[in-house]
Amino acid sequence: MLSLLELQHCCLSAQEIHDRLRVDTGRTPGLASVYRALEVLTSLRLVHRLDVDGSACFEPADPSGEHHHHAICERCGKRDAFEDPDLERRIDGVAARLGYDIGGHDVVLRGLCPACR
Amino acid sequence: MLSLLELQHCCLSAQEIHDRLRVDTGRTPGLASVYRALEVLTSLRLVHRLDVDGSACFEPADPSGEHHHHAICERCGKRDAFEDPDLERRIDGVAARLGYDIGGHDVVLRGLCPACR
DNA sequence: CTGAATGCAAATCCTTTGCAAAAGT
DNA sequence: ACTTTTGCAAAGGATTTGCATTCAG
Repeated sequence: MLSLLELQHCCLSAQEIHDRLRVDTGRTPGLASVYRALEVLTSLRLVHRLDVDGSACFEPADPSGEHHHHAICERCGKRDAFEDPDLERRIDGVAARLGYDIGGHDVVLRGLCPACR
Repeated sequence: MLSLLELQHCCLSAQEIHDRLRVDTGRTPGLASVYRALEVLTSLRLVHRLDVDGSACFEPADPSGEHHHHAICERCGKRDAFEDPDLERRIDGVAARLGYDIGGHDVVLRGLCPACR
């Protein structure tokens, strides 16, 4: 039921997911149901939650371990995804050094997107 | 007035800052004033705001450009800071590649701290 | 005396919960 | 008929805002 919605290009807020559901399917689930589903999916690690600017956005978590990070435009709010293997390696190195048993990590870049700069 | 409170070891939530103010100084400013001050300081880039687990925490931004990132324990909530020059370089590289005019970035590692693992 | 800063309470926004109705088995 | 899922509305927590008051110049 949710996997469908998750195939968006990048992370979406609960509100956005709710809106797209209304458009894409005939049904209009309650916002609460969206949150409930997201909570389950997140705890199953099928969906990744990211806190940004006071609210949360969600995106599917690739089971293969493959993942990306985000660049967010401070002017238009655009969110872009990117990935960088070297960056991942550096993060793994730091994680090992800290003595933490790291389960995951997030990287967020903030600035002006190409269109707004 | 706030710089004093900001010399804590790591990022604090508005609530925590408010509480410490009550303890450290005789005065008890309203929570709203704390938020108002943080908003000003943040827009002046003297304070850096980080959204974590649905709420925000703040820490002084070093004018020298020096900065660190965070490792957060999913069990006890402990927040540790770390820095890594190589990681910074990698991030700068990615930023350049994206075409964004990057103003800043955050890295958050999640997992179990040495004491909880 | 005048304008800025502050406290307090009310208002918002996002998210979670309680509970009765609807759906599935 | 029994269990689970869902919607709606109320509850909560974090943050912001309105407004009268206090402070500082």
